[in-house]
Amino acid sequence: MQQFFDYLDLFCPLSFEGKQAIEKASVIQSMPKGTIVVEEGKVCHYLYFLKKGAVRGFHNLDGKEVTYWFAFENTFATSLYSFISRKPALETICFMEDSEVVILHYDDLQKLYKTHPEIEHLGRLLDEHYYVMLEERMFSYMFRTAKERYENLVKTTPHILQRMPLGHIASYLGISQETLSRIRNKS
Amino acid sequence: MQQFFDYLDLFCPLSFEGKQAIEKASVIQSMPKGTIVVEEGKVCHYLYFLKKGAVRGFHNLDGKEVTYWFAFENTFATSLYSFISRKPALETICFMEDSEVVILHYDDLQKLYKTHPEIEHLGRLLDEHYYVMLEERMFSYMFRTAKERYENLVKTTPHILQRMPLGHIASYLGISQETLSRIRNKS
DNA sequence: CGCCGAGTTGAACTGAATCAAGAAACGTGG
DNA sequence: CCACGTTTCTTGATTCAGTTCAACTCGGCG
Repeated sequence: MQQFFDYLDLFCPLSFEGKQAIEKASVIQSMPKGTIVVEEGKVCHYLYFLKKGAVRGFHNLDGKEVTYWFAFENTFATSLYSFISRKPALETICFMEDSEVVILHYDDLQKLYKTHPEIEHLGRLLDEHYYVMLEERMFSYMFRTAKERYENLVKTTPHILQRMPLGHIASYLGISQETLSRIRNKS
Repeated sequence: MQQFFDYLDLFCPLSFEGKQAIEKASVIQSMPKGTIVVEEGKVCHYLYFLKKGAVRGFHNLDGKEVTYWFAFENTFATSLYSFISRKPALETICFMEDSEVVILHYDDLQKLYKTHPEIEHLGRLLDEHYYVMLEERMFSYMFRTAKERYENLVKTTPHILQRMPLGHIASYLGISQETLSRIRNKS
């Protein structure tokens, strides 16, 4: 649990009571490789903090799985879109390695927001953090070529290359596996 | 000012004191057509609520202006990315019609957050609302064709077609003006 | 040893960009 | 109210990046 709080402290240090309240509301759980926690089309009720492991979110497009995002240790791995909006998730979330997570239910989080202003403050900062990351992605998707996005990925998140198969990375970048293979082998 | 509060009330009704505090911190201003309020590469310090008018955010890509988003009456029109993160804005924001806005400075908003938990609550809800909208756009950009995106635009925000030239709409959809012209003339 | 998944490579095809020219709409001043 | 220039939109021809399909290579593993 300390690992989770360390992450939260990066955004805003919580009081002891705040942490206690969060701890009381959450559960630690193991997720074997292959576990599916969120299904496209269903509302996502849980926030998952990834203590260990790797996760992939993908969308089913005409029978093909297109990767929407990846997540690794020390981030949230949930369909934030569905969790926030209470609308059906746009993607399926699947664990790619044996993993460990901290789980928090939507209703419990709302209660925490009501009773602890400092947690609502933290929630706002987290929302903003994830907003900023999403906008950076949106921007790179609109204004950068697939090659530039690949080079950026190599530079900023090289661990993805080690831990995910090329096909998943290609669809994440918005290109076919063949094109990505060509990009990397002859820059 | 009432118009602004009506918008905020959609997210969460504020107390009289809360509204008073916001009113005290904000300014109403006219923006003639052509006014540029945020410049790409500079940090955006203000939140603009659009009472009336229309706005365009665009990014300079190799000398070409590529539209990133549009905004009309009764929404915020700012580089939320820059405002939140304090990083340089990715886009320039330009008024497309004579407009009226409510302006709120970043520092004043932070003060309001500190002194009024209800405003922080509202801020979280607004952040989440804009996150959800951004994710819907990201999703449609990744998984829908330009034609589908155009049809969706016709269905959900037809006023854009009336109030913005085709070239801007095309680059917003991620295609050339010629292609959009062909799409609409022979579906 | 042979199978299987992952990655590479080649060739043909295609959707969209670009380039270029023309038509239509609009606003301004004479 | 018309003539003019500017901006906006359409249409056609060409080109090109990236997809698709298919075959092949490589490394691990029963």
